[in-house]
Amino acid sequence: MLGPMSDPVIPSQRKRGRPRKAALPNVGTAALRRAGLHVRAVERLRAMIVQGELAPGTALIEGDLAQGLGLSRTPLREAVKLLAQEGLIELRANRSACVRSLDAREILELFEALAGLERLAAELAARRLTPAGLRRLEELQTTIEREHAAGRREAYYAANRAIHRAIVESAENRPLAQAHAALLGRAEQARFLALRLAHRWEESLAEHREILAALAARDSERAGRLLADHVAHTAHTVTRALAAGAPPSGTPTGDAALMSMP
Amino acid sequence: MLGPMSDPVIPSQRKRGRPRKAALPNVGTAALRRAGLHVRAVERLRAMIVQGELAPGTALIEGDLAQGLGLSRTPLREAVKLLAQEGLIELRANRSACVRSLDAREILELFEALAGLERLAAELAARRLTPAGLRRLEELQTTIEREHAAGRREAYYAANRAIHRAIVESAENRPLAQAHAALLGRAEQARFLALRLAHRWEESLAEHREILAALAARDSERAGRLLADHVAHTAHTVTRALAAGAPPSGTPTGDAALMSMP
DNA sequence: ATGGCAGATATTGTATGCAGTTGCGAAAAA
DNA sequence: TTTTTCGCAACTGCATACAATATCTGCCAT
Repeated sequence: MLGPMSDPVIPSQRKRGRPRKAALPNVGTAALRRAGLHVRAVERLRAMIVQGELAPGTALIEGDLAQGLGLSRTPLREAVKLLAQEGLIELRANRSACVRSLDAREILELFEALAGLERLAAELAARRLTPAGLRRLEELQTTIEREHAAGRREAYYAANRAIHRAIVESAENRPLAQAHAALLGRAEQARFLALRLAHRWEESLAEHREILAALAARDSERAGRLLADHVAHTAHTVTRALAAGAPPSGTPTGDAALMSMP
Repeated sequence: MLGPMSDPVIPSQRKRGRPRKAALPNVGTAALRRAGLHVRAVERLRAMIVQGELAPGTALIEGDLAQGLGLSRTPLREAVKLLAQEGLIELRANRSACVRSLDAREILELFEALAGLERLAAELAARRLTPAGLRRLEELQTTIEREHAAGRREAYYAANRAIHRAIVESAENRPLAQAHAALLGRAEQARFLALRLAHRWEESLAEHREILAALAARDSERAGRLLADHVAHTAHTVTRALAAGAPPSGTPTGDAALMSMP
């Protein structure tokens, strides 16, 4: 097993009460270095799932996964349950958990919810955005356009994620931001699946500019509507791309079929 | 410790490989009887926190809690982390987790987000509600009015919860419903704190009737707005009640101070 | 040949043990 | 009496051990 796993850190399990210092030389993103192992596992697994390294339908064998990540089953199980709550993993009682597969219906629902949340966030942000916040959004937009011009796909998507997140943060509402973050993981997974097929870069950039203009003008209603439309467009692109390269997906799609994309 | 714990089920730990059948005679809600222990722990703990049995600020000692619930620390830890993701519990590295305390700001944010989600849900529901679904909502409203007339507070709140949930479910959007459920836990906690002080029963009933009318008329925009306003009213009532019976709560409120209510 | 059953194996669910860290209290110094 | 420091007890975090359950394989009966 352990098929699509790219980085089998520490393949052999440490045996007993032995030095665990410097065990994972270079793991996660940044400051979560000294956070509990289960947090690192969550980050790592989420990245692997979202980026398709663990394809939808893949069974997650606790023992193998734990060994692959260089930790024991205890923190791994905690991570798996957290990701299940986030909707990235499906828990099956007394059976291996597995990466949830995305069918067209779920993707539509996901983006519909996301659009609603971002609309709400934009409306609030239009009222609460500080001049500094607005400047930051404009900087991010500049970054996006620069990366787009340079054709750097990964950086483009990262910046895109960042500006959406920044808008939501500008709403100054923690619970809203958390709900948004929870959905975003799954949406990113869907977007990643469709990523190679459809880009829509130019339209997306233009829409962003309009949204920023509405925010700057404090036009709450318009900012909300524009952002919701923007997300909806993305959803259409993603579902169309998936429909083109995958089974009709009226059925739950069962397994890794969705991954069979050029 | 274990202060406010009311029901120390199975006080003594089972020793080893012994019959665990019929261990917890009547635990949770319903069909989660045969689900993993951590699921039961989540349900149990959530109920205890929401209903104030575990006051905000209370330290959650894993060993004691596990013993109190009749299980070991492993599934308990999983439950605690799940509830932390839900925002009911605050995790402190290498220290006991504790029940998160609610300050006025957070309560406002919470209900603001909730209002936004329910508005979205109502708009979708107005478009998708089936005749059967509408009938069900009307039945729930009848139940609420009956319980109100009978003065049965608990039943009233349960039915109230049910109709809000039902509206959200009528939107036919799973991710949205999940996000809503996650926020609802904390909101219920806040409402419970203020419960004894302010009721607002009549206004609430009238608002419900208007919402149902808008849904029946398929007036998506109006249904959304009414529901959002309804939630906002509840938020005002809750925060006003808390402000009256608790410290100004400009500061994080530190501990169980909020519980000091008549 | 095919269907179903029995043993064997693999994998989850739960409990327990052990090491590291934190906080608290007691004792000593000012 | 007040303050500082050291030591101890408690608790968390992680790993592992053990029990329960599901899956798989091959054999036997039809």
